[in-house]
Amino acid sequence: MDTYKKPSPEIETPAVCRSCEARHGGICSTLTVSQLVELNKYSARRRIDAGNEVIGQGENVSSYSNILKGVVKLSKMMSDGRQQIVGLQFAPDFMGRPFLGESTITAEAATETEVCTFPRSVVDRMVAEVPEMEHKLYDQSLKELDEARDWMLTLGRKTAQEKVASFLYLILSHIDPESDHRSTFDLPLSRADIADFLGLTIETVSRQMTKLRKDGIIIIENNRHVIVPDSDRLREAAGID
Amino acid sequence: MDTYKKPSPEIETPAVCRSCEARHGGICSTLTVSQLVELNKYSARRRIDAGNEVIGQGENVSSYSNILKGVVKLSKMMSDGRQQIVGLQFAPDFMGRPFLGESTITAEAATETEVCTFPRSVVDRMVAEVPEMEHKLYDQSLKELDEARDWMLTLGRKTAQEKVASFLYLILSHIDPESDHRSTFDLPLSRADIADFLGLTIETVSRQMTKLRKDGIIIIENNRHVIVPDSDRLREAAGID
DNA sequence: CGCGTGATTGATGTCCTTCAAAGAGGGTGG
DNA sequence: CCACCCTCTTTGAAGGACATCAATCACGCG
Repeated sequence: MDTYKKPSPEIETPAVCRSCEARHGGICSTLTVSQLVELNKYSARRRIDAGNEVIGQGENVSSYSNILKGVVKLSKMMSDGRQQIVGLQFAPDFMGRPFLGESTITAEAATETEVCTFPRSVVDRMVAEVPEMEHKLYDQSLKELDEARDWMLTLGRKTAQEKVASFLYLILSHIDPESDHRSTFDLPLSRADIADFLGLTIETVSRQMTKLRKDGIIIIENNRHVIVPDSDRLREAAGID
Repeated sequence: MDTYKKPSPEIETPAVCRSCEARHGGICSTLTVSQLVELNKYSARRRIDAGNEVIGQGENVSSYSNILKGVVKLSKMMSDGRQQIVGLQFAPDFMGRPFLGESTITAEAATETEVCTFPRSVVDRMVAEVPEMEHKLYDQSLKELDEARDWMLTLGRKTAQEKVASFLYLILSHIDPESDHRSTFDLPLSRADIADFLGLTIETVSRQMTKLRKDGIIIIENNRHVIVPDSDRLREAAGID
């Protein structure tokens, strides 16, 4: 982590960026060291408690963020209160467009979350300078589009049982990518959130969870902690393939 | 078609592009005349009958297309036959990524459709040369992401009545943008397609259509032709705002 | 301990599906 | 030109999956 070799000039990677996931897979991976230093001047780290909106009320509304830790839920609400979660963002995802667009989406921390925020203007300038950065953003939006469309199939055509299994499988594959073995994780969402994500009610989610438990597909501890003995069985229950 | 005037140098806008929607709002609007000429060398126009896949079977699978006319439906299918339409594309939308990605989406002409296809390699090269082109593509993917998420709310939280009204409103706003007045249009989708788009059955779609008709919100002629006397009432029925 | 929030479980209701049949064009061939 | 058929759509009756309403449980905290 501290390979100090200093190619030639006096600039080096900002300390906060060194262990940052975004510096690797994320947006910042497209930047040179000097660009990273520049961006870092204007960036700020923030911690967001579960249930709070990501858009800092004191902060400038027009800002972008990288998720460093935690899970953020993107949701849409109808005027009568009906709500639908339309996406989950994990580290090191980039968030930014959702806020300002015509499409009214709210971003809220599902778990305790840490983000790195930048003023919109600085990032916009860098995007103009660094084509790879826009490419990376484009790439993420395509990934999100794929995920959204996958979820449309889940929402429109799957049974409650398959929906809940699909959700568990989604979390599983984000927590523990490529797991053919026994896995264990904490759910980042409450039952109410899961219901809003799946287009169901809390009660139905609960019932389907206990059914999956009784079928031996999952083991539940403390309401939030889940063990998946065999991810293939979960996949099957989710109607995938 | 053969207006040979030659401004000053020897290049000019290809004839086929002149009246093309994509040259204006679409992807090609970012290109210079010479780039357009270059791209046009490798492009081909194709007519696709309703119900046929957009990916030409004889054509190279890895190709991009602009929609010139008609409506294309993007859909996903489960192994047991359940199907969900995850998006509709209208002229002058660009299509290209859907095919090759990991996410298995099939693109099929909903109506008689005309497309302008390009080999993937040529477009990829141009995207690398022209940052505005990538910007345009990025922009479209963000637009599609918004639409997908809007639809997730529809799929997850709206009633059958609201779903059907939402679909009609979607078509209305694509056919006749900004219409506060009486509008009339042909549905680009069959009842079966509408059902697959809304996550419903054919019968339910039919029932809700007749209900909307009996409530005076729409007038139906010949199963496909729809008249909307008051788009605000339709909006309301769709649960929008 | 009592309270509050979130989750589970049960009883009942309802919206949408499923199954079934009939109606409405549209094209073909006699 | 009309009979026939094919596909798409509509309409009806019955059933089921999920929602709603309501009570209980489980855990954490003052």
